Amino acid sequence: MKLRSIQLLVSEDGGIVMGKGRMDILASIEQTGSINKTAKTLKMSYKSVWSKIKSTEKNYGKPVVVSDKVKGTFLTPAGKYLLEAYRELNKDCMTADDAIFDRIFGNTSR
Amino acid sequence: MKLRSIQLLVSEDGGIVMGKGRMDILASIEQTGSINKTAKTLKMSYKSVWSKIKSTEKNYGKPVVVSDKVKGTFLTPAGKYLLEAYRELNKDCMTADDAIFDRIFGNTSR
DNA sequence: TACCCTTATGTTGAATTTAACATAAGGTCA
DNA sequence: TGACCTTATGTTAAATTCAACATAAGGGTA
Repeated sequence: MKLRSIQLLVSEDGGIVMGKGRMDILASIEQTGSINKTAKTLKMSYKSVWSKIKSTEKNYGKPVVVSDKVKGTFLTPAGKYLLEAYRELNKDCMTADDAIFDRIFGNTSR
Repeated sequence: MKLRSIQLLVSEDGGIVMGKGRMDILASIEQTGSINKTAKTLKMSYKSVWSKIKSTEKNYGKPVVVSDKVKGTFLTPAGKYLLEAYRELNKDCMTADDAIFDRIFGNTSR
């Protein structure tokens, strides 16, 4: 038995702002500068990647990417901040939760 | 923006053993001594409650309830342990994760 | 010009999950 | 006996999520 811990940043009405999947998307956009390449890298359709970004922007209240048909897509300062902040949140929560799990369920095997 | 943190106990192959919903089910069975009353209390169908219990038992590897058509349904020692252990895990993870969220996202409003 | 890159959406279909309905069987109680 | 409680499953329908397909438009490049 193991722990699966999930952290979602949500708006007041519950709309998802960030989760692990969207973190991967923003991280890939930061690296590739393209929604298209991101979709291929993550083996998702262009549309699903695009839709998740739009959903994040709607729930966050401001754009996280800026797009250009020629240059591609890049993170806005708000997008970079959100990515970095969530990365830290996710990492710290995983560490904390894993420690709690080990304490309570005494993980001898592994 | 707020944090939604989810903790799932899963088996090695990913089958859910415990989550918040199943915690509520086991807690209600402990109080009511009945799957039927639990279903009504939680506004779920009898079958969905029963199915989740069976799923938990399959993934956990041992029964968490013992049923009698007359007396009703009660938690086994393993079931009580699982409920108590998850309660503590859930509570501690929520506390820890909320603190991490507040530190990173500086929750001034609330 | 023709092909390929990019973003941007609509639409439709498929798959998966969830809920509802139906039925059966054992036992209690009036 | 009949109505009602309980557990226990199968089946079917609905709902919701996710993937696929189609199309459009701007621009670069050979």
